[in-house]
Amino acid sequence: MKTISQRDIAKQLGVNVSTVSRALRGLDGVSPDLRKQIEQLAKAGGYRPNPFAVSLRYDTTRTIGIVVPDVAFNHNAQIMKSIEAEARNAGYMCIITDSNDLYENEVNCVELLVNMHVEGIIVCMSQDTTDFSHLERLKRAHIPVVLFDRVADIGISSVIINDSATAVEATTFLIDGGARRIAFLGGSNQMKQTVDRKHGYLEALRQHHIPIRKELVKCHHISFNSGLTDTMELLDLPEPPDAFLATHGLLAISVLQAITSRGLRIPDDISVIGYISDWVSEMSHPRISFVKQNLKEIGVKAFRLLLDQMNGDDSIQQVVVKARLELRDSTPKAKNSLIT
Amino acid sequence: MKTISQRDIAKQLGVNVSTVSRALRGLDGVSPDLRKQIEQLAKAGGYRPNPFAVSLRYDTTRTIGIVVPDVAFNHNAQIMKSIEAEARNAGYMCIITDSNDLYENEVNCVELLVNMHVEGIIVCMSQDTTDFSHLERLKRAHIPVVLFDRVADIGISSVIINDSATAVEATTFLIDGGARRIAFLGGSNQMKQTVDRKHGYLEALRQHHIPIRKELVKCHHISFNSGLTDTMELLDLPEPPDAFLATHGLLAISVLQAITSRGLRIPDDISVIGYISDWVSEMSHPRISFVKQNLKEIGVKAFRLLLDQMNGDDSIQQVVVKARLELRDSTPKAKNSLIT
DNA sequence: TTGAAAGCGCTACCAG
DNA sequence: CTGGTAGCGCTTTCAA
Repeated sequence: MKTISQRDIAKQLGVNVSTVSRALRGLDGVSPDLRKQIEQLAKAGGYRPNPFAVSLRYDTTRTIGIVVPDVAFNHNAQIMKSIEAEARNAGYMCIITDSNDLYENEVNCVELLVNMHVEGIIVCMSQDTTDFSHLERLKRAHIPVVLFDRVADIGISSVIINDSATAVEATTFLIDGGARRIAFLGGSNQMKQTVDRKHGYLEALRQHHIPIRKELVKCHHISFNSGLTDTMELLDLPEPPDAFLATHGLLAISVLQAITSRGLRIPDDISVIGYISDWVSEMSHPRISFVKQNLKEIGVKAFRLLLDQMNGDDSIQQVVVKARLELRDSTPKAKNSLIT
Repeated sequence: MKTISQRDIAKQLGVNVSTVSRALRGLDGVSPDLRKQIEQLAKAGGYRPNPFAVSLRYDTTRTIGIVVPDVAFNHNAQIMKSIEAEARNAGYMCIITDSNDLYENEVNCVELLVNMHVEGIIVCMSQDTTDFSHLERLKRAHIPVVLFDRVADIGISSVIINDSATAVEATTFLIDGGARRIAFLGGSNQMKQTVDRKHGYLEALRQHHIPIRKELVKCHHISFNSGLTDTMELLDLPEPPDAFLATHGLLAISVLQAITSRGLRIPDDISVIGYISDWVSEMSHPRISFVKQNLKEIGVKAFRLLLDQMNGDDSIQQVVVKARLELRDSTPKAKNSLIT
């Protein structure tokens, strides 16, 4: 891993390192002739500036950190891919860390990234994160942070979708399709995302004068199994749901499987709408009608917000990437829906 | 982002930095009393060793790089997740780069990682990579490298599955199920993985004295669309296939869709087996019988190989993680199969 | 146009 | 047990 240094070049030419430094960075104060020679030697020797020396000088690493609950979850992976592309394009590398959707790990990930002196951190919090002190500490240390998807009102810039509005749209669509007992499956009520989407769901019910039935709302820990048991319980009700709105991919899939395993037909017996990635929808069977999120844009926006902060902008911004209902096969065909 | 340094502590205590350095690293040569004070100040001031200073000193970054064709592809994402977990456990952070399955990007990714002075790189090559000089350069520079999935005989350690054997197993199973016109969909013939799997496929045919029909073998660029058109073409043959073996997730899914779109039934009319992740199989409909790979183990083994190299072991190893056929719903139920 | 020297934060080595 | 000093590779400032 030997790599040639400025000093090596300087020595070979019998000049001073500072001259080499200037030449290599195209600064003034080097005779064209010398510059040529230096550049030539640099190329020949495969010179690469030592990033640590540079970082040490400037305390700048051209590196950002990403914390996500699950790297392998398609939704996150797509956003990561987008962040990485955008970051690389801007000359930054990405360090990824996977919190396994656990608060403790998340804190650890943030800590490690800080120790690495990343210039900024993009975080999707764990579902059980209710203590934000690790993020507030970053803020206090003036380390740029951006949250996405799962956010909190702690004065940190973030990127989300129009959670409430999409829930209204989805729920309304189900109602228009004839559903009257719409179940809502979300994550913990501690998560703003869950609350917002539930808010939209309830709002739509109210607008249509449909009584709210508490037993149709299940907001628990997000996991495939919890989704399965919740759905089973719902199907066992004396008046089981005629539609489901699931706010997470795992939940949506579990709903699908539970319903199918009961021999019920989708959408004939029960409709389903989920907050899932296009890819998951495409793969599901029947293909789940879903709230389509522009994951690429979420990633791009997240990085841009971070970049702004890294460039000194300390305003707190909340970017809302508009999502909209995308119909597939888990909902009845729209007759006169406003959605086109 | 101000962080306290050893010098700050030294100054406050009126001692020398070298003493602080020793104390903070638990080395001998510091009075218990002084040590206490130093540790206390360090904690109070939130002291963090500056990784660049350390790196500059040791040329060690506690960082590895990962290059994959597509971060969002579940197979890769699961392996990355596993690598990241293993790496973090060993005190390393991971920088990810996504080559978009393009050779040019791949070269660029490797270059950037080298410039970052990562201590090692784990690579899954792009499908169009036929020039390995960028990797050979790493080898020459003694930068540890490990390949996975897509490998080449260039004297670099790697982790693969038993490609040929699994293809034999899958093909044999199809034959036992009554299939006689088995189509093979792979990537480019430049990829060893494709060649090996095709080898297994052909071997199984030979063993059962089934004539090899060249028109049933499609080895092209891997993409959803190419899989779709290839499958359509195959279905249009005078004697269309009665089974498909697809060596990549995108191809397997496209095969499924193409067949279904023609109104043919799986597995009644046509059987399908794919090299896909368990998760993709679970999501597909009908659930595709697949060659089940232990992705977690692939990641773990890849990192371990890298770690060995980083620790000075310069032997070239090829780890084969055994995969095996896992039956789902895209193949006829086994009657007297040896597979249990 | 070029050189010398200081310094970024840390560690290693040798003195005292 | 503690201090001083040199040096990792690079940039910057000042002097020549």
